[in-house]
Amino acid sequence: MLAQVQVLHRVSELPARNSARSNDSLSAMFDMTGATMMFRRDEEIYGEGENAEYLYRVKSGCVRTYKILADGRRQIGAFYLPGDIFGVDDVKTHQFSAEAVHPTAVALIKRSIIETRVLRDTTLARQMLNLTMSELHRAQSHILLLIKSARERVASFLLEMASRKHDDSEVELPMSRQDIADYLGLTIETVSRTLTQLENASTIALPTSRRIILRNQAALARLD
Amino acid sequence: MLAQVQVLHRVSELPARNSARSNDSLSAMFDMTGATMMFRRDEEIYGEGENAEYLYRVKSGCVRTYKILADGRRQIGAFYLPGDIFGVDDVKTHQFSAEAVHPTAVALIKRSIIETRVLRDTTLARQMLNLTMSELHRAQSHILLLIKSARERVASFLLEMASRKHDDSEVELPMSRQDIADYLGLTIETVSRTLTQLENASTIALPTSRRIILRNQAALARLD
DNA sequence: CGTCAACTTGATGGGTCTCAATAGCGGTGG
DNA sequence: CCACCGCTATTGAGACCCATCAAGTTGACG
Repeated sequence: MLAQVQVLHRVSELPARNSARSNDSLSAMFDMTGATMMFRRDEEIYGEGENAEYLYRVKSGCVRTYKILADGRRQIGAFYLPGDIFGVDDVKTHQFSAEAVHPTAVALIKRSIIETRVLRDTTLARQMLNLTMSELHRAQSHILLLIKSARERVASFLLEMASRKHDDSEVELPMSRQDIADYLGLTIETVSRTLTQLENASTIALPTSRRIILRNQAALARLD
Repeated sequence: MLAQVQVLHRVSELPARNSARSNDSLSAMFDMTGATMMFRRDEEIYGEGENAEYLYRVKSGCVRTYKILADGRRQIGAFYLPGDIFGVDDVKTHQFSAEAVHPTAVALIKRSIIETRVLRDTTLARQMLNLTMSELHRAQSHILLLIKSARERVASFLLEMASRKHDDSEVELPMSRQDIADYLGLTIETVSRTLTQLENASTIALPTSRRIILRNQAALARLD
């Protein structure tokens, strides 16, 4: 799946979701020893079933993890924005694949190096545990999301995206409607229709399809 | 929520799901220092928002973790059978509540003791990480479950339950239809109807409502 | 201004929920 | 032992939400 290099959105200076807890040792490792790689739009970062050799941190851009089901449906597990660490799927092999949503810079650390350090550095060990727990927490929230109605899912998604920015009153979405749909377990048509509904209700505004202004966050939270 | 003490099912000698990976140090701690507590049917083991003070292992019976949403719906996060370790919700406070499905014996260890030991025992640290990762893996599977159709969800559920027994050709369900429905994100009516469908198709047999014989596992796996 | 991809909008059907009634099962007491 | 009770599970009818299929619109780029 080739893709031309094009910088559509510069999503930067976002507070990293999973760097909320102290990631000092880990952050230091990414800054010091971490090599950087660039990925084009839709380029694969790792595939499901591959050995989990690295841990990754988004420097710029956006990453999606996903799984393709037997019938061809795709479920997106998470979106990772600048500062977020990803690749903590499982001990041995990745349970999900990872792709760049659009041109993305990623820092990598070899897991083997972390494994070695962890034996001496209990702080790092704690950070790895915290990181995994925050991923667990995220997955649990995703479960709660998937049992809600379409409107509730879309509202939750918008609030989640907004909460990961400094200015949470509007969002520049890095991902397509198809990505959103596959994350929420809906179709693109339903996502689109729901957004239109919310716009008609003056809950949001859609200057462009990717830019969403949250005009009534309380109303969104009520749906959520 | 009072409940009479009654031993309905003795589910024992099941291979513990999350003890597959080496849990030697942790197992030893449960065996040695672990106190045992009994819980009646529907009795709360811990509540959402409470401090996560202990780690638990099921000795006999069955435990469900769940969360009540704003509108009153209940989502069950997981069922834990004998040998399973639970209570690894998050660092500080529990994200879910935990209840005994029916009379249940549980072993407990104080987290503070684990925390202390982890600083010296890297094996234990690794086990805690593995435990959290296996919970993460479970949650991710649950996400994939919730985007499927009702028939697929029920089929997956039956196969999952069967795989956690020695004899995987029939299952004695410890939980009610309501529990199953809240785990699968369906209504009891849909669960019941789907089971009847599967019975009519000779895929399963239902001698009693709690006992289910898997007559055609291949067919179930095809739905899954 | 033509082309292509992404998004939106429309019409229709199906799967699951809701509401309601019936059936089964275990426990209790006459 | 059987009638009765309460709870759980099953079955039925109708409504609703979302998926599907299809057509139209918008915006980016040559």
